[in-house]
Amino acid sequence: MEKSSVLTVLSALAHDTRLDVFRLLVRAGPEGMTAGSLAATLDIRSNTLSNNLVILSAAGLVRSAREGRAIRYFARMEQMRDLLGFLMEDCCGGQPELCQPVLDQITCPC
Amino acid sequence: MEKSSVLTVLSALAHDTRLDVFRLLVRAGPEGMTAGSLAATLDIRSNTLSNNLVILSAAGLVRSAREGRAIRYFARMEQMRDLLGFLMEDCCGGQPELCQPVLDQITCPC
DNA sequence: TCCATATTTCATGTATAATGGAAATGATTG
DNA sequence: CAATCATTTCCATTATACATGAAATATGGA
Repeated sequence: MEKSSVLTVLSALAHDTRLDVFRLLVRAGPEGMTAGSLAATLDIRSNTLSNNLVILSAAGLVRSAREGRAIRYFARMEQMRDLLGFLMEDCCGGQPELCQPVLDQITCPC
Repeated sequence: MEKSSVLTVLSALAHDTRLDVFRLLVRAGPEGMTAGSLAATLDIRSNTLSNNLVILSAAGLVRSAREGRAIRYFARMEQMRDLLGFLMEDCCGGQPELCQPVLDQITCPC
């Protein structure tokens, strides 16, 4: 993962509402949630949520699929996994072999 | 880990220079680096670095120890581990037992 | 004590991001 | 095709974060 992508992902998550949205989608799992139910659950205006969903999408943290009139959002766990990989890499004074086996385990069945 | 702490940590890392500083300290391992060598390595002014070190310290991502005239900084891997734990928790539609064994592996010998 | 070195603190101008009202788009229903 | 619902886009205001110059603090050495 490139550093610029990492910064985009971290900036996207470093926001009160967006962190809530992302975690809600993580909890929702493969079912995801529509923009409307996200807004209702978190009690935020639709346009504010929309702006934040754009930012999460641009960061690759969520994906969306139209479903009739609504649009359903899903967390992209791969992106999270790649972020964790970047943050942990080259750990421990240039001896990645100490951490690599651990990083290899960071996968999620989602 | 509390959500407010998570936001503080993410905000601290979501910054070009601070991400460089943190990763440099991660690579440096237990030896750490002085503020001066960090500034020289990254080619940034001392007061700019200092401001950023304050932010990283407040987020619990680094710790420091005076060493003569210099001050030596170290990455706090525990904080990173806790962050990862928070981001992954309650994964997969409220079935944490799917991810918990994975999270339990996220430890670093640093 | 006086000076040099290392780092931090303060104050400030500027750039960037966040919110929310209003309007626009896209999709379904009658 | 009009009406309605879900969501997004546009825009203006406000708030926040950033880098920097200058000054202050702390340590070690002459």
